[in-house]
Amino acid sequence: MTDTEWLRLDRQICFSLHAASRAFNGVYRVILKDLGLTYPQYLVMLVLWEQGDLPVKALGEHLRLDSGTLSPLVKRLEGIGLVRRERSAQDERSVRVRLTEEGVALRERALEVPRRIMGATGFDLTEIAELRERLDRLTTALDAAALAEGR
Amino acid sequence: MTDTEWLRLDRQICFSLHAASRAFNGVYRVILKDLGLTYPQYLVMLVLWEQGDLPVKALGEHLRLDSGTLSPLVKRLEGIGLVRRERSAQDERSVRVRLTEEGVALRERALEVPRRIMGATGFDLTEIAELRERLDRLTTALDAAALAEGR
DNA sequence: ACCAATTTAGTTGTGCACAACTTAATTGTG
DNA sequence: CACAATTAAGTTGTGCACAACTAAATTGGT
Repeated sequence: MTDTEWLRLDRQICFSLHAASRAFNGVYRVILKDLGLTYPQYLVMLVLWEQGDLPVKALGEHLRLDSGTLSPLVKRLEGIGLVRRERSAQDERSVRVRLTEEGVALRERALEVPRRIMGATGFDLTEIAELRERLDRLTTALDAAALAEGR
Repeated sequence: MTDTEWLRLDRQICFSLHAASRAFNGVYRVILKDLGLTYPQYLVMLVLWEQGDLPVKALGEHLRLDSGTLSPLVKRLEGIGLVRRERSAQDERSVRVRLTEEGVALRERALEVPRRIMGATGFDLTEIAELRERLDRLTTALDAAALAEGR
């Protein structure tokens, strides 16, 4: 394989992944507009609906996001009335993110989202599972490599 | 499948894709730091190395990015001396992005990037090709769906 | 030839990701 | 106990993505 071919291959891979990520984001953007949520905000709400109230720290561990991303995002969710932030009494450093009535209620309207997404992908459950398995394997390898490369 | 299970599945898929995208970005960030490029800037350079000088419009078509993203990005590339922007004489609306000497020279140093990325993924060429095929299929389906959903 | 529609870049504003930093509270060790 | 190290959250600054818009040049229809 020539150098030129390697670069072409890299362009193809980069582009495919970049484009897929943005396309996914685009479909969620359209579908989530009804709920008034962005894609990352929806991710946070999914975790809260599933896990219940959590400190910002725990939320970050579930989503692999740091406070630099989460702090303003959670403030926006508070701004639209879906959550409240409450500083812990036991540990004054910690801030618990609590779903409001509206936040809990929004879950009902979110129930249709997964089915619409599945329809949009045109993939069946098996293909989704395979893709997910491959992506997770990729992520694990990449995270390890980023560490090894000395992030 | 219950509603709860659907939401959990959606969280898993969203998370996998989101995480993979960010992990990929992270590895490229580390590897591209030596070249002084961000991941999207590297994508632009890859296209220019492959296709030669292009108007901003054509660049956007190759990368599916609009001028809102490309204009400032190309200006930054110009700022670090890798490209020059030249307004076309035939069509004064169009701006051609031209590689400078330094821009051309950087290609030599970029040749090692693809191999390092391949190493980081731990995937072989076949797996990469399969993943790419699947991602492209996904992107096509998602773009069509975003249109249908009325983007 | 004229003018409305289109096209190409660019600008503005919002939100996310992340690095680097700050602040305040807690923990651990001598 | 005292104080250095750690931890949680937040802030600041840079860059990207995208929607909505503007400005200027070109095209096309009449």
